[in-house]
Amino acid sequence: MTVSITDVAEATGVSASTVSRALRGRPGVSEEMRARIVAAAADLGYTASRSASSLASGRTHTIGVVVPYVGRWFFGTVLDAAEKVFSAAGYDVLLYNLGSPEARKRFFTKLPIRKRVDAVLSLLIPDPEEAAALRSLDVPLATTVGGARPGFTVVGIDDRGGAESAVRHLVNLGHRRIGMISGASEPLHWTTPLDRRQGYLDVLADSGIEPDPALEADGGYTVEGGERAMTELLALRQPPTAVFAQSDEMAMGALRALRRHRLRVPEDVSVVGFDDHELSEVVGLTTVAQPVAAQGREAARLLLAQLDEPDAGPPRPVEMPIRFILRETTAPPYTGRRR
Amino acid sequence: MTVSITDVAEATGVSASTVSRALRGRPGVSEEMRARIVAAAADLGYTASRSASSLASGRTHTIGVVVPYVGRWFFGTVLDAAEKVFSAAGYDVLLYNLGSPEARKRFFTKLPIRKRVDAVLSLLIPDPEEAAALRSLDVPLATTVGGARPGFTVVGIDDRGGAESAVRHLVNLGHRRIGMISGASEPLHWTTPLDRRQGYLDVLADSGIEPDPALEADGGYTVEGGERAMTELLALRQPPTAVFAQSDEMAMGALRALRRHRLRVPEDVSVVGFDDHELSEVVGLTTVAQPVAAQGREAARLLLAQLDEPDAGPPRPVEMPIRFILRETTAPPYTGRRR
DNA sequence: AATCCGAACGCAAACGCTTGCGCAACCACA
DNA sequence: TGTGGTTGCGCAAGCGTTTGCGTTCGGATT
Repeated sequence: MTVSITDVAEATGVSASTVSRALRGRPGVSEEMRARIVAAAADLGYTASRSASSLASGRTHTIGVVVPYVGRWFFGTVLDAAEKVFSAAGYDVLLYNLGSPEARKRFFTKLPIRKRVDAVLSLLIPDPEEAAALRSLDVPLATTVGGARPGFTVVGIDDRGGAESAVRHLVNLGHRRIGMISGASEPLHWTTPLDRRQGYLDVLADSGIEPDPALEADGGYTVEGGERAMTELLALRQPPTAVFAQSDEMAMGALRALRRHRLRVPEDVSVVGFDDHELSEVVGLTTVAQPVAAQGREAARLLLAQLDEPDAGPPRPVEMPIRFILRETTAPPYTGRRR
Repeated sequence: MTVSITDVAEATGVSASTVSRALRGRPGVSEEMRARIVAAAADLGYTASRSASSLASGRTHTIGVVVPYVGRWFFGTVLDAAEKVFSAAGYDVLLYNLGSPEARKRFFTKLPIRKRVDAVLSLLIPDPEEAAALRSLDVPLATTVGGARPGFTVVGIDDRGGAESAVRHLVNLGHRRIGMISGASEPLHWTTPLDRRQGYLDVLADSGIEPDPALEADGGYTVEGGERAMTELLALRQPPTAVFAQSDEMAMGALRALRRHRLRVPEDVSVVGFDDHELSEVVGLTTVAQPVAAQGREAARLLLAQLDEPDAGPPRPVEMPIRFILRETTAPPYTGRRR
């Protein structure tokens, strides 16, 4: 058997209660005794059993993080940053990867997280029913993705404004026929695609450009989807001279499609993305950057703050800064060839 | 208060023991009674407290996964795949992101994982001391990265062979002056860089090419590092006509450096990577693919197998297939210009 | 009709910690 | 010397499960 609290109690000649208090820095233990206990614990290689301690105290010192796809850059980056904050504060992280509908359903019906976590960071938007399930856990909740639900602390960005700056850039370059590669809101319940689309429409309206539904293609927020969407747009009788992709991944897919069609970027077609993916700089993609890791950190911090001050009330939404990054995939429209 | 096992016991008019047995499918409960209990549990929305159950049973139904950088594509992908296997089997995943030395040290000294997990999947190579700490947990251990330690089930690939196929491809195209962008083994204790380097040297030897130390540059397995390394190589009096990057990320950095130098790929310089990063297809990078997700899945499966059959002994190392993928960044050397 | 047996269930003791409360011992002050 | 207030520690009752063992009971066996 491994060493338990009574072992170090006996080794020090005190009671288990005193050991518990000493090791967790609670008052009621003399400094001298504390030192002896700490030494004995280190000596024996004692670590408190989390199961036992959380059973007794009700606190788990664990944060649940639920993610749609850990493998995707955005979520991986947020998770990375958040985990660092949590573990630095002494919290463990329980990860739930809910990509598939089955996994998701399993999670929300069984709710394996119940009584296992002190707080939850959700990187997916729960539907109303799922949100209720999470709230029933009765722990602080936070999210970093658009489409907040009541009860969630939200850290996000101005998606609409970001989209506006991207599209306005294209307009300023002289483009009038501007396509958009977007993604559906529905399966994920997020509002990001809607907000970014709104930004796109805003700028068109401002600029007196009639929006053309044919110029909107669904890229599903993946590289392949972006490639398909761009291919569709290129098949139009009047293809766009510039494209705003709602994510860098889709933008990269678009770049690939353009290469396949032997079209030059930005000479023949301009492309602007959104997110500032880690590889966007590599391909020289013009985009609007959002501080992904910072959002994860901030959300984690807010969660911890709520744990420290349970009655301080939920923090107000935080909006992180974004910024437009000009790189090499945008230029004025090529007027010499197409009409 | 939330509903506990005694609540459903009372609701059904039986003892807590029977509820426990019924819900976990243990024998000693009539089918009729089991059905009633299950119904009552579902009705009340009962979920067993993991803390209590693992305290009582000693099994945690939790797997610890330790990762150097969750945000990086390789690790994120392995984690993603492994988590799916674990959660499908009813296990939770405790994530430890040990990128920084402090986090790493904190983890291995405090070993917060002790008594909290039934098994550990390590995506980083522990040094001998750390490996001993993990073994002291007395649970099955597995890893998917080169540089195995005794006691670990390992799932990996033939790094040396993979590197050989990449470099041989360059040789076959006619290249004689072949650079390599590698990474240090030391901070991470992994053998991947060493193995891939050996493959590189093997082919050079086979082909009667004298290896030139000046042609090896350190890219630290990051995009920026790859860019720096390529820049170094280009500064040589006699730059290479082709480059083997030990990872796709470094290869992409190299591509970026080449673009900056207004050199065309593959006309002026050929580049081949390793890993088949999700975006490699987008940039048309020739590379050698390894089944990253599959390795995560396989490692997870082996771990679960060991939990089911504790005395079956540790599984033998598994080597997953790799394959060379020809895309658009390699071509015969351009003989017309440089000498 | 006496016996045996297995199935179905309850009892109660863990599991390893936390924490409210009680109780000495000690200090300072009057 | 007595009173009141700290300080430092032990007692013991939980926390919500699991599980070995004991009990009950209906039915099969002689």
